[in-house]
Amino acid sequence: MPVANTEIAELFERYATLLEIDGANPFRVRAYRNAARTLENLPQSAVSMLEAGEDLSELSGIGEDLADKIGAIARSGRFDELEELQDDLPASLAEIAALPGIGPKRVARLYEALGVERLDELEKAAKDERLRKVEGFGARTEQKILDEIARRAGRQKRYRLASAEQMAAPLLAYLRDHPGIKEAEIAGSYRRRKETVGDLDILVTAARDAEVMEHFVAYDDVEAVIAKGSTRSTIRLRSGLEVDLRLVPAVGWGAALHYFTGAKAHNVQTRQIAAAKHWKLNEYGLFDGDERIAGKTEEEVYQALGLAYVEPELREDRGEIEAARDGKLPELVTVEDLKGDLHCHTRASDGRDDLETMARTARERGHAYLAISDHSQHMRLAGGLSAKRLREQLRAIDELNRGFDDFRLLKALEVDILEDGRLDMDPDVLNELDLRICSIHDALDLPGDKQTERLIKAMDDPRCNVVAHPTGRLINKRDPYRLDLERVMEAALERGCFLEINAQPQRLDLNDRHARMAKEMGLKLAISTDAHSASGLAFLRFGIDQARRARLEPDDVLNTRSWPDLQKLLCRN
DNA sequence: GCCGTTTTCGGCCCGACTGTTTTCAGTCG
Repeated sequence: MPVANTEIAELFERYATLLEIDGANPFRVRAYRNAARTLENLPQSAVSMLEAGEDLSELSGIGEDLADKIGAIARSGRFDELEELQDDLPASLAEIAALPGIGPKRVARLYEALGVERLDELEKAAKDERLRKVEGFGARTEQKILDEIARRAGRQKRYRLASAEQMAAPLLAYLRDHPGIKEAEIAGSYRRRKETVGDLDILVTAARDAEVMEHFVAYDDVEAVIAKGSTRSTIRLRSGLEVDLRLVPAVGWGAALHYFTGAKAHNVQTRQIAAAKHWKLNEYGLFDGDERIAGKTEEEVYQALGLAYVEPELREDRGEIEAARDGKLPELVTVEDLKGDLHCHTRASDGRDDLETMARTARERGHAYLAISDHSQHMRLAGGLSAKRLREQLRAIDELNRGFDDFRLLKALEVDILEDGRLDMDPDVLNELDLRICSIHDALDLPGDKQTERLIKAMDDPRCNVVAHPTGRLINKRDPYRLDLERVMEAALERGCFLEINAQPQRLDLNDRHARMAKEMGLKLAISTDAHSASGLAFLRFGIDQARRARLEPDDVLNTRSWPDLQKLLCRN
């Protein structure tokens, strides 16, 4: 497998951290970080761009030098400069720099003064009260470091969006409940609907004498108050999730919302536009000298800068600023655009509810159709259907459909793609279905070329319509299969197959970057819940979140269509 | 190290909070 963009980004990121500890020019450090981010957000692989003869130095933040370095890494899989630097500075210093409150300067000082290279050595030095003897460190910092190391031992770094939502919603309601608080919104990556969030940034406006910060830190799910000031406080919830609250003036509400929604790189861009007009944009507003010329609403800020309003999901510095300037922003798909759901399970395999409950719930949710796609027999643990049991289900679906005039259950199956790429069901039975969802559930660790061939072979079968959860990743739990997704997408496009954005909160597969790659290739996607219960049908909106981040418009999504239109699209002959 | 209707050299976003200081450096977002 070629070197992935994320691997190169990781190398640059590590290099940047060590450079920083080494005391290098901070702008040089930033250049590596910027390049890492550009690579991570790139819809196609840098290596394939190089092979196609494209000039990487045309990418933003990548100049001649870094383009050469990417080329060298692509060829050798190694980053020589990083290895050289690691001869002087142990790579493990980066872990110490990752502790909150510890930055490159303090890491360097600890390394020089105490020879501390690793976290366990740092912990020992803190316990021996040797840290407090180092200039710039005191007893409190020593204790903070010990607490942090202890806490770190059993904690995930980032929270899945849906998990964060479960903690955020009641907290937001608690804040809005306070009579002195006028407006309260969650900004940050949560508002951008990123698949995972590291912490929550909440903004509020309030009456002058409202004791907002007291109310905030008194929330009963607070485990620790990390900071408490008059305009900003930070707490840690019992789950470990940290929450920042900022009290902002109402007159600058829009500017604050914009500033704290980010992403950082998007903000830098907008601030540069302001600077070019000799204005200043900060979290309090857009200023011409001392005069505030915008800031009450986000719309006002964008408009003053000569930009169309950019939806939060797009604010990642992935070309949205240019699009906003040129009036070329996409009309993002919304959950209301979806006419139905193309992937779910019932009690017949590993779902919890029966056909009728699933149908009734989907119809109540406003769906015009719901594809019933239980597992095929290869998925023994999930109670996969044999041809016989599937045919029984098809009869039951016909029976139920007779009772609806504004809704339809679609006959489908989540067919296992066997290790050799064949579909796990008799072709004659597959032909009786409205559509076939195909997916991989075993032999996840095949080499990348084998896994890619397997998927393409499955799509060679004219019965294959949609490849479900195409990369198999589980957020924070399981990496994607080794797979050449670009080849898979090309093959899907050639064959009239489609891929899925699986809306299960732990899957979100395809992710935002891959979905955007599909869009740019002209490949349409299904957004499906893969619900295993009637309540799971509500997950569609998490799929929509990622689709919007990928710039998908209604036309890019299969299930924005009525069933007759969708049926035409699915027909492969 | 990148980048240019501010510049091919000299900039590169900036304000709040903390802890260790006693006027500020370091860190963070």
